[in-house]
Amino acid sequence: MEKVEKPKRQHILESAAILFRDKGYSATSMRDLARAVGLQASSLYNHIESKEKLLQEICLANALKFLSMMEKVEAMDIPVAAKVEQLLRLHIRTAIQDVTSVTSFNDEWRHLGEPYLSDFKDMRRDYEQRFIHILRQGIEAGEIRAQEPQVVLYTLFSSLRWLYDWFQPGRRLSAPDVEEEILNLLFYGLRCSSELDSESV
Amino acid sequence: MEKVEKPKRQHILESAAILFRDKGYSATSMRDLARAVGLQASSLYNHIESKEKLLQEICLANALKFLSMMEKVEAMDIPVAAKVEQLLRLHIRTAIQDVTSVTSFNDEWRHLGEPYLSDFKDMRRDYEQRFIHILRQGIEAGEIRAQEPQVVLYTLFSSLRWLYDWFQPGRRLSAPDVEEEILNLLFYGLRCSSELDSESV
DNA sequence: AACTCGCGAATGAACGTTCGTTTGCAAAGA
DNA sequence: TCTTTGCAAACGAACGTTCATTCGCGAGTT
Repeated sequence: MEKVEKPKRQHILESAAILFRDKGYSATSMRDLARAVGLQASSLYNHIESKEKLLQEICLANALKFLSMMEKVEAMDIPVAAKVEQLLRLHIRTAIQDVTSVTSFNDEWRHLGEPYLSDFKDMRRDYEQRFIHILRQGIEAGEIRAQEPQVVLYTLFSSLRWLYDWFQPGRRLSAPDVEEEILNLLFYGLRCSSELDSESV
Repeated sequence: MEKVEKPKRQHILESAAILFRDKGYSATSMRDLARAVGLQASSLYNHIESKEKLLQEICLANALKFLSMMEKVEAMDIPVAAKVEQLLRLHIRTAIQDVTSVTSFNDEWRHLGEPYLSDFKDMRRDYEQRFIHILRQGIEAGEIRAQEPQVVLYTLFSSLRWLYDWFQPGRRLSAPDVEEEILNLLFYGLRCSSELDSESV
């Protein structure tokens, strides 16, 4: 009798994140979630407090995760462009590996109730401002081409939003392949320059 | 006494598109919609057939719109890179001007019922394949830098997804400004090249 | 001028269903 | 024994939608 079973609460949280991603928070019923974890809807409440609490937990955990990623990158002693690259790589990997991340970060946080909605927005704004700060440093240092950091920021963020519902491990392309391809596109753009180099970021 | 009042059915459709964008299809109730147009929920049904019919109409109209845009661009006698540029410009303008476009194109189409869901997916796939065809031509012609057209395609599409809930006309940046900035980023990338040119796409 | 007929548009009440959640109770584990 | 976990049943609320009715108005008839 191994005691390897993962805590049921965690199982519920992960199933919820998947459903929220696939159908959206509002279109996911507690009975859907119960079926996904192999219980009756009423039994869920032995482990969780409410549907919205699930969303709160998912959103909060990921907001904290992104902020801690930011903290690590800020502390690195590398050129600014390399910091941007690091952040983008972390975004890509998170989107590929962690189902819950994009669920909350992109779409479903708007269904949060009111104290939590404002809290989440604040944390998100904080993250964005620190990202913009880095971009601005890069522009001043002549490492990054952009007049409007905010436009660049949102374009970068959004450009990864297809990953979470497109990428699946068994695919033709491996995760590192996709990562390189995206970075190549974001850093060097669509247009071929006069000399035809295209490899390596 | 001007006879300028717009047909009520159109008013309902537009209000629905805004609500679907802001709250999502599932989280938007017919009573929400009724309040938005100044009616009782029951009165809506004098003008429309069902909630889902609203979504169907919005999604279909926009799928057709994007396909007709594609047709026009395909017929142009210009370099491939310029075709990509045209398509991106059209995407950007549509996202900025037309509320309903992104609503359906990005997110809410998944709530369509079954005959319509497959129809929409087919049209979307058609559009994507034709876009990828153009990208591939560009790669062969040496005008476009990319190994994986599909990765590029989704990155390009997604990169515009912030526009629809960010851009509002009274903003610091005008629509053409934003358009140029995004195109500049997508075509030439983040990284500054050795010589510092940054203007004009 | 009065009457009425048809009709589009709006309404409040109600329908059946599904929602998130609570309750009472039984079985299992400590 | 006490706590945890599960389930069936039930709860009130909200959902999309239907229904019978009413109101206002232009056309047709006297």
